[in-house]
Amino acid sequence: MTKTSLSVGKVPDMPALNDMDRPIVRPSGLAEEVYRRIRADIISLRLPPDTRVSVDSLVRELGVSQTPIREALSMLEANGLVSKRHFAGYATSPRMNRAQLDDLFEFRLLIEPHAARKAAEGMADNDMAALASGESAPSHDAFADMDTEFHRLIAQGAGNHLIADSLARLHIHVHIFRSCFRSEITEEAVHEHDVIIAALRARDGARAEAAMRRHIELSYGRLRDFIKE
Amino acid sequence: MTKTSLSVGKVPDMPALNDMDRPIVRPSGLAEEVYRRIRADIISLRLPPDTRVSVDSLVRELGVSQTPIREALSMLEANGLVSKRHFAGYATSPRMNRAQLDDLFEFRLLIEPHAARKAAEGMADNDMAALASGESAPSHDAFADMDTEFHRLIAQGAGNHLIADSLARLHIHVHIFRSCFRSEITEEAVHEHDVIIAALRARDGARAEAAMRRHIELSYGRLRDFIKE
DNA sequence: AGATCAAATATCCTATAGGATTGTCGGACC
DNA sequence: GGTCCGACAATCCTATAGGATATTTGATCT
Repeated sequence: MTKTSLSVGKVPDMPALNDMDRPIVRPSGLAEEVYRRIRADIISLRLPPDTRVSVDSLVRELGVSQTPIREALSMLEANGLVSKRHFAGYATSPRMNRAQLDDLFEFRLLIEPHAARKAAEGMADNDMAALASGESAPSHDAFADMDTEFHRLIAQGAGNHLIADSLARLHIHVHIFRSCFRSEITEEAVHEHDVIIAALRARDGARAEAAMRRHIELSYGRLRDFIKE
Repeated sequence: MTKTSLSVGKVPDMPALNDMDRPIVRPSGLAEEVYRRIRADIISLRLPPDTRVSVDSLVRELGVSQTPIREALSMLEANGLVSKRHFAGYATSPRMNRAQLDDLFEFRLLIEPHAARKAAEGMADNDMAALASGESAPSHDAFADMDTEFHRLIAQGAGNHLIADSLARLHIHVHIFRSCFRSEITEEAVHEHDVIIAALRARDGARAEAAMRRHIELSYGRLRDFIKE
């Protein structure tokens, strides 16, 4: 076994074309790398909800020491993706129940329509151009990524870091919930996205806000059916 | 030492006086203890903004190992109270600038009036009774604690964990900002609190929402004056 | 057969030492 | 006086050993 595990990736013969994009190369630590790796595993359901995540197994799997893994798990715990029990190890958070789903969408309804209004009024043109409805999504995962990017761009367009960060955190949980049930309803969502995009392109704040509110309400109705309790 | 495992449970002669208060004794780890200690130091400005916080000094000061301190700092970083730079150590977050203050109060205006409305409609009676306006606050710190508790009770009364957690996180930053300037304006805030309490006691959701919105807007005006830029 | 208790395993938590990297400070040089 | 360079210090990352605790398993008893 060579030390090829978790290669940093800073290849020196990288074509220095767009060095202006990231003028400083900060390795930014192994902890963040591990954090993103574990978070990706949770999002992709490679680590299903309510699954034990031991430090030792991650040490063996990733080939790094305990310290960055513990830091990564602590950050994940602060973001609600894993939970720790004393002397019992970490475990991925259990799947959302009905009450948590209600809370999450109540919260989204408070934030995201307002974000859409502000994005319509002040969003940058290049971000506006990057908006894609997800119509050409070939697979479930591809649509999920596009949906995440869609909402992320709007949240960023609102120009408020707290709004963007909060919504990013929440969308992870929405994504996990949706993946748990292999929800296949994409056609309606694509159409709702298009309505929002049209309002944004027209710089019509009120219409964007209403379209986003309707999209979230309909999305809630689609997801709620998966929970009986 | 001979008896490696001395009868795990069933100790009948344990004084079972107040075992109802804490049926399960979970030490819950040193990391959380350290976390609360450092957070308290940041809130009380014993660690002013933009101050280096090294792991070694905390090891010497608190007398615990590096591991729980690193975990605590990672959690604090996820909550935005400290920031880490690779190979340069941790430091408390710098004081909020104008843009961050604007973002924070825009966010509060989205959440907290709605929380006040829901609290008026569904708040528990004993929580309602615990509301105090802060009129009898003897000192600046005492009023700050009462203010935190006031907003925490209302956020909890909304019955949405995401709302309560988000507002708790934000109020920490408001508290730090206010403490930085030794803001002395308490009389107006006390009166605004009383208006909110009256609406809550009357179970008048619309009035509570309006009163909370006005309180936040006025509070923003008071704090904004401290920043020129 | 089902339940209860004790031993065994796996894991976390702590502590210490050492290597690797970065930021900083002081002095030399133009 | 301003700028560049090297040594120092601080910090992070890794590795290992040992103690403490929760979970699991298996045997015994009713």
